[in-house]
Amino acid sequence: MKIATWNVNSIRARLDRAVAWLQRTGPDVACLQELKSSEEDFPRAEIEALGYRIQATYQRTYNGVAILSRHDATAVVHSLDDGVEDPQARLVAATVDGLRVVCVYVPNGGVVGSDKYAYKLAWMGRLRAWLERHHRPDEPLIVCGDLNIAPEARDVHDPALWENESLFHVDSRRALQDLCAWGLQDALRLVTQEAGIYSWWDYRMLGFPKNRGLRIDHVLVTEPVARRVRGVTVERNERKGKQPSDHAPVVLELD
DNA sequence: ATGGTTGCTTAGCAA
Repeated sequence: MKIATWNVNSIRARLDRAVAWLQRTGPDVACLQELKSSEEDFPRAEIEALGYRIQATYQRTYNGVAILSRHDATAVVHSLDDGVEDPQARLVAATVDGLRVVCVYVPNGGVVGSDKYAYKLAWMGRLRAWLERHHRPDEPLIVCGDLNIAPEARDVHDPALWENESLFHVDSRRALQDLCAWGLQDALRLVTQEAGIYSWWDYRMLGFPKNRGLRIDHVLVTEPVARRVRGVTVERNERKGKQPSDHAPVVLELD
């Protein structure tokens, strides 16, 4: 079973590449972030034609996340469900083939110390509280998506340059550690200890050609899923060519 | 530190 996550940076701008990617990689479940599309403008027919069902939460211009699945998705939820007034579409969850899949787009955080940064840290806390309310770490569950946090120095091309940025700041990293402390493991680290594996490269400053990347897209798994992990791949080649997203897909293979 | 690129929406914001 293949479960993939990819920040597409606009589903309409990326439709041709997304269709080719779905056909080539063929995930059973694909979690997409940054759809940047209203429900009316979402290319539903093109994706359904490939054999995928679509569960999504939409927002015009910003955010938006989807779970595409070859099989039925049940118990679909579209928000953190905590009474906080929050119009940002950043979470969709569904159960597919007995696996609870939580697709998230964690806030970027802007500048450390800003209102956006406070929102990012609060959102991470809300996500952990949501897991505590609705799930247990002994369930087969994965949280995947654009977490907008690099866990460790080996996940950042130049850690000193990034330690004061929201993607690698100590408080972001602590928030990710707190989330994982609920009972989630970084699937990639179950299969490799290699440094320099990145999933995002800034469009600016020749970020990709110079390999100035960060690993901020993750698949986090509970113990019952960890036991089934066969492999985790970052599809770096998807960052190449014409009109790429600034993120590469991450693909989890389960027994 | 600055400047650099892409996408959405229409000059400026978000990433």
